[in-house]
This record gives sequence, C-alpha cells and structure tokens, in this order.
Amino acid sequence: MRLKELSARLGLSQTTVSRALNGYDDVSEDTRNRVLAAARQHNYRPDARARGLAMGRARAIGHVIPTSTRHEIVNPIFADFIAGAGETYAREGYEMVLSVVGDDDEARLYRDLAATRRVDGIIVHGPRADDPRVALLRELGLPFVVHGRVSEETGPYSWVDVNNRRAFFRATEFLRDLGHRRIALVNGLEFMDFAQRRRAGYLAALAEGGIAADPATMASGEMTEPYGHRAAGRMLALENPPTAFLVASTISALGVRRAIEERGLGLGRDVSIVTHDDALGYFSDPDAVPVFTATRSSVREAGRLAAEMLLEIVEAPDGAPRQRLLEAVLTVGLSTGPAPAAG
Amino acid sequence: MRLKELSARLGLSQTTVSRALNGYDDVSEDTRNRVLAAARQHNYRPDARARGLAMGRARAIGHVIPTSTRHEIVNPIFADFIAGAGETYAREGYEMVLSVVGDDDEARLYRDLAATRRVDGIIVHGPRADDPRVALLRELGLPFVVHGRVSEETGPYSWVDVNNRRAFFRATEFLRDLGHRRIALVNGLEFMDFAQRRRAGYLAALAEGGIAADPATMASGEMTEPYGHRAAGRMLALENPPTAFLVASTISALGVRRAIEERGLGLGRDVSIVTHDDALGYFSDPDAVPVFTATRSSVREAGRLAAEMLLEIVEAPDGAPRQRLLEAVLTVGLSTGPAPAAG
DNA sequence: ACGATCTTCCAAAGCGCTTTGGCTGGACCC
DNA sequence: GGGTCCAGCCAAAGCGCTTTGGAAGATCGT
Repeated sequence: MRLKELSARLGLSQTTVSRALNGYDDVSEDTRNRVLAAARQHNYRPDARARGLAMGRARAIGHVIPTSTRHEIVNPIFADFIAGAGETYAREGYEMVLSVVGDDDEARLYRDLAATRRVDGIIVHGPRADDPRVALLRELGLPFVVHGRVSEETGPYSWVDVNNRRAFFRATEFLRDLGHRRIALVNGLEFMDFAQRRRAGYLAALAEGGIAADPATMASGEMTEPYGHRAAGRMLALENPPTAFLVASTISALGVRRAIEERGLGLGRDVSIVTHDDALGYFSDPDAVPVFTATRSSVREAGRLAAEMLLEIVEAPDGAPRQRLLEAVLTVGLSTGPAPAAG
Repeated sequence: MRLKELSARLGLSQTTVSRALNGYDDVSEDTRNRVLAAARQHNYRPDARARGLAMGRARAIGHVIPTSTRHEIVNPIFADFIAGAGETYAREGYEMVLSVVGDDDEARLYRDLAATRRVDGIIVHGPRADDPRVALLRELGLPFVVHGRVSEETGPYSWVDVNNRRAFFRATEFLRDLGHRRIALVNGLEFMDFAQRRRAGYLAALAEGGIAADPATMASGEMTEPYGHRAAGRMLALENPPTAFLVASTISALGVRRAIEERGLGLGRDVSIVTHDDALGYFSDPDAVPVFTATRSSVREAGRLAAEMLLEIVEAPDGAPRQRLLEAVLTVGLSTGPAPAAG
C-alpha cells in the first residue's frame, strides 16, 4: 500500500493524506480521522527512502565496528552498548546502520557513509589516543559522538565517557588501603585511549602511596580470557609476585582468577582482584554478592546516553558539541581482602 | 558532490555519467575514463536513498535483536554472528540495519520493516520451537534466513543451523565412554529451538547407554555465568551428585567451574565438563590447549554463511529456500577425565 | 551518393514521498 | 451586497538517482 493508492481510496489528494498523517493542522479533524483509520487498516507506512529523499534526512545513525585485521576480535561490549543505543533509536524512530570494517578501510567507509547520505550521524567506537577519525568526521561535516575520548585531539567534539582515570585511581587506592604494595595492572591495549587513562590513574595512585611502578607487573593486550590468564601466570611466577591485580575487564579477570587458582592460591585471601566491570548482562547476577570487587559502569547506559546526545545534535540546527562524563562505582565483592602478611 | 553537478562539470548529461559509472557499454571508453576520474577526484558516490528509490532495492539487510523484556540480556553470540555477516555485506556492498526490540513489539517491527521497504531481507535470530515469525515473514513476502530452525514449522524456509542434536549426542556419548553415569545437563532456555534439540540429543545418548534421565540434574535458563554457577551448585549438593556436566555455553560453563572449584573438587578429575563453544573471539586461545572439552562451531562462520545465503535469495528472482547444516567438532580439552571410582 | 547500421549521447519519465503556493467556498463584517 | 478572512483542500515541483526511448553523427556497403 503506497500513498498514491491510499489517497485514491479515500478520494483525497496525496498532499492531504500526507499532511493528515504528519500532523499538520490544515486538515479537518474529520478527514484526519478517516485517514488515520485507513492507514492503520491497510498497514500503510511511508517508504523510508522516498521520505528521506524528500526530507533530506535519513533518520538513521551509523555505528562502525572496527575489527582489527590482526586479531579478529569483536569486543563483547559492543553488544551491550548497541543494545542501549538501540533503545533510544527505537523510541525516537531512528534506524541503526552497522558496518563492520577492517581498520585499514575505515576512512573510506566514513567518506562513503557521508557521501551516500545513508546516515544522519555516527557513533565512534573504540577511539585510540591519537585517533584521526575525529578530524575526518569534522572535515566531512557529519555529526558524531565518540564513545570515549581522544586525548590528542585539541578541538571540541562530543563524547560520552567513563572517568577511567578516577576509577582506576580509586581502585588502586582501595587496594593500597588494604595493605597491598605489589599491585599488578592487567590493562587493555595501550594505544586505546581508555587504557592510557586507566594506566595514568593507576600510576598516580601508586605514586601517591610511594610505591614504585614495576614494568614486570604491568601488562597490556586485547582483553580476552587467555590474555588475563597468561599475564597473571607470568607475574605470579615472579620472585616477588603481586598480591593484587587490577584488571581491565571481567573476561580477563576470569583468566586472572584461573591463573591464581591453578597455583592453589585463594582468591581474596592470598591474592586480590579488582576489575573494571562494564555491567554486561550475562555476567552480573542481581541476586548475589558480586564475585569481583569492581569499578562498575554500565556500558549499556553509556550507549543509551550517547545515542540521545547524538540525536539532540542531529536535530538541533546549531548542534554545539556536548560532553558527558560518567563516574564508575566501586562495588566490593569477594575477590579482595587485606594483603597477606609479608612472608 | 551530486550527479547533477558532476555531469555539469564534465559537460555530459546525467544519463551518460550514470551509465558510465554503472558499467553500461553504450558509453565510449574515453568518456568512461573521464567520468571515473572525475568521480574519484570529487569523491562522488550516489545518494543511497535516491538510488534505492529508483532501483527498487535497498541494498540493506535487517537484523532484529530481540531483548526479552523480562531479563534484559543481549546474547553475546550476536556480536560474533553479526561480525561474520558484516564481512559478507561489506564485500557485496550491502548495509546492515539493526533493530533492538522487546519481544512483544517484534511483529510490528517486521511489518514496519516490510512496509517502509528499508531492507531487502531479514535474518531471524534466536528462533523458538514454535516461532511465529517464519509464518509472518512468509506472509509479508520478505526474504529471510533463520539462524537456527523452527521445529514446529512445517513449510519450507531457509536456514543455517548447527547440528545441535548430534553435537550433544556425541558429547554425552563421550562422557559415557569415560565411564560417567551421572551426567547433568545445564541447558539454555527450553523454549528455544536449539535447546530442545540439544536436550533431545542428550536424552537419546543417555537412553542408548541405559541411563535414566533425572530431572534433578537437568536445568534450563538464560545462559549467564551466575546461572551456570547456581545450577551446578544445586546439583553438586545432591545426595548423589553428577560426575559430569554438559553445558550449553562457555559463559555458563565458567559458572559451573566456579561451583565445582568452590567445593574443592578438581575439574577434569573429580568432575568433568563438556560445553558447547561458539568460538567467540574473546575466549579462545589459538596457542593453548583449550580449557574446556567442547563441541565447537564458529558462530561467526554461521553469520557469514547466513548472510551469503540471504543475498543469494534476494538476488535470485526465484529465490528457492536453501538450508545449511553445520557439524560441530568435538575438541578435547582439560576439563574431562574418566569418572572417579564410585565412592 | 544514399540508405542502413552502429556508436554515443541525451531529454524526460518515474521511483514515492513532502512541501510550496494557491485556490475555493463559506463565515463574518460593515 | 461586496469585501475580507479563514478553513480545508490540491496541483505541481522537487529530492537525486536509473532507465526508457529516441536522435544525431559516424561508418559502411553498394
């Protein structure tokens, strides 16, 4: 059922039917009701392409998921972030367009997205500290919101981020207060902006406690379970092993725990773990004391907020940059305890 | 840069420029080269909406992610499946449109997707055994491929699925061969089609071994880590606890392992685990002996195949239904061993 | 030299919508 | 009764592309 047919059936012009459906007030209440009834009955919805073409807007937002060509890994937080953003889009009648792309083709993809006018704006995922995408999108004139920040970017731009520095500062402080002096950092890939901020927070808290940072107890890598296992295994084999681990993701923390338990050590007794928890649905248990002590911040919520922010920007003609910094909550679970007496 | 401006610059009609770019042979080689060069130089790409409107095709595929309103969980396998499908789309110049929707609104969403002509076809995720979506999409005339199957559906339709029954049959058999007699099943939600097939395979293998199924050692639920933990904890507390667990996902298996280790039992020694492994990027370690013995099948590969199948159907005018059944491989890890001597 | 045949290009229609600008007929005012 | 105003409707243009159905000029055969 297209507009032409619908208006013919009603004995009205396409103009009137269109205006009735779009809420203009130059159509009588009586006619509007007839139109609405007929539209519902025939399940009429305007063709999105034609509508977009006429209105100059796509009512769609692009998400680009970079899959680094080396390690073909899709960051599992995407799923939750996108679920959050999707809620916003559904509510506002927007579509989400997803592109998966190797990082070498990324620039071309952004240019294409802009030139084909497929989307009204873009959410930038996984920014690196020196990410060139902000400059590119600014040049292209395509509205965007970054999930995270780009440290080396000097100009203004919109973002939603967790206060990673502060979260890791507090987590380190917390371990220090429990008497830990050998605190390891199992970080994400260090060219990622968020990883650099976490590391900065960790180092600052160590320094404040007069603890020297030891490169042997600092790892960085893609946040998989085996990575956490390997990194922790290596560190626990040191002459003077860490008594606590600060880990960048729940999945890696599972690997760290595995390494700890393999050595017959007790979690929260012999060795402590604090992890960053993105509150992914399939790990959290609303009914139980959390296993891991964690700095927690819902990535789903971040998705919701980033999408809302982007839609505001897209719909506001001036579209000034906006920022939103979320604080992580430190929740105490069973994975931390006082540092064991020096032995 | 739009077609109008580009053709003006070249001193050609829009027709000729369009035909040159689309590879028609009624344009001279010389002109074509000029057009291609100019298009590249000005980074011209046709407006996707206008193109779609003129051609009657969207060059986009829809993925609908149902988030059951009760437990707001996004199945983590979506990320990998979508990454696989995305590779296919990128290669073929298609766009992926993602919708997140509560399962109560799902039917309306499919109708909308069809009426607005936003997509040329749809991938159906997470089918239930009595899923009404197959009938609905057939009625709407929208091409689709199901990831999984719908047992109660009698008509023909296209799908890509893993042989879940066979995988779980073999896994159970494997445990039986190791001497296990008390084999628990920690299954997914049992209204899901895949869960029913797995259960059927499990039950058949038990029956073949002359082992009676015990409802006390069979659980079903959303495949989270806490769920695995809880289910296994309950079963291990039984008077006659299982010596082996068959688990539906790696994430739940982690919970099961946690329950085992909490009781001071040895994994692979006192209690065995076989899990189904979707080969998600962030769990697998290419360099190590896998932790879990598992029936493995890459969901990313499934995404790739499902997308390819759907594009074939969309592009072939007749579009006959196709099917593809993937076999899971049984890979032996460290989580299984002979049944402990009856104590 | 002249019609037939290619080759190469183009004007215009059409895809399905929104929006502009205008038109009609009745209510209202003096 | 004539003018003004407003409510309610509509024809047509326009969004940016592809495709149809020529048309002009070059080429060829005879």
